[in-house]
Amino acid sequence: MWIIISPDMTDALDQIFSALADPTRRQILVMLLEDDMAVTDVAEPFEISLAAVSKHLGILASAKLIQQERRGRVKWCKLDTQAMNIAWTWMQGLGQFEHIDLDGLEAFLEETLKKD
Amino acid sequence: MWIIISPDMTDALDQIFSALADPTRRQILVMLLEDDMAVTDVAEPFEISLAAVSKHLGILASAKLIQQERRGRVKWCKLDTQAMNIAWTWMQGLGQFEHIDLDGLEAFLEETLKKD
DNA sequence: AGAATATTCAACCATCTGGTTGACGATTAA
DNA sequence: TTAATCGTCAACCAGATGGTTGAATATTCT
Repeated sequence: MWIIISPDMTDALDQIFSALADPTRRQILVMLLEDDMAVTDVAEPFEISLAAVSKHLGILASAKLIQQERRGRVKWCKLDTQAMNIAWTWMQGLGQFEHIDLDGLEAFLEETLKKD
Repeated sequence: MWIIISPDMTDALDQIFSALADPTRRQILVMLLEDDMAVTDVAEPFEISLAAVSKHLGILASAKLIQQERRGRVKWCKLDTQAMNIAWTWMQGLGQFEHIDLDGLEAFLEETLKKD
């Protein structure tokens, strides 16, 4: 699969990373890994209002992290991997990652968990 | 492929992704790819104040995307790959629709972290 | 047609963010 | 010792963000 990266990805990366910066939105993405969902179903496990979840979905869609398609009165949400690939590609340029660094991850978690 | 979804990681991912969401901070990271730099030198190509750059560096350091070390009156900044690895790993899990062994990973981490 | 369901819109609010400036402490150089 | 350099701190400001509520718009069900 080819990923076309324009010379100026700044705006896209702004949107993608700030979309990913919110834990509710990250959780939504994980939920959508399982299956496509309607807005109401996405909102179900959260304790915030439906309107708030609708806004989150709008932000994810505008960052192209999800796609939304209306069928009847239901709006279906599904993952869109394009934006994730753009961000991932950018990050690869910074770190030359070739594999998942579990040692690094462990060290990070250890340090983070100490702070409790 | 593993994806990491642990309550302990939420704060870390919040910090990492919101640090990456700002174009100035992303540019700083790219600059540090070349070489370690002093705060003043990091600030040089930007048109914002030194104090603003200093704040950006603080945010990057608190997200563990950079390390800062003071030598004399100069504070040296260098990339830290730990946080980048965390974010990259999390994203990789979302970009690919493969089996997710969450329980296995948590068990692995728990066991590994106990060993000290 | 009338009622229920799915989702968004609009207005509003508190808090966070990225920026500024000026003063300040610490370190090095003259 | 005095002056210059490096960086942070504190107070402040405008605009963005994430949340709320109530009304509005479509669509489907009875």
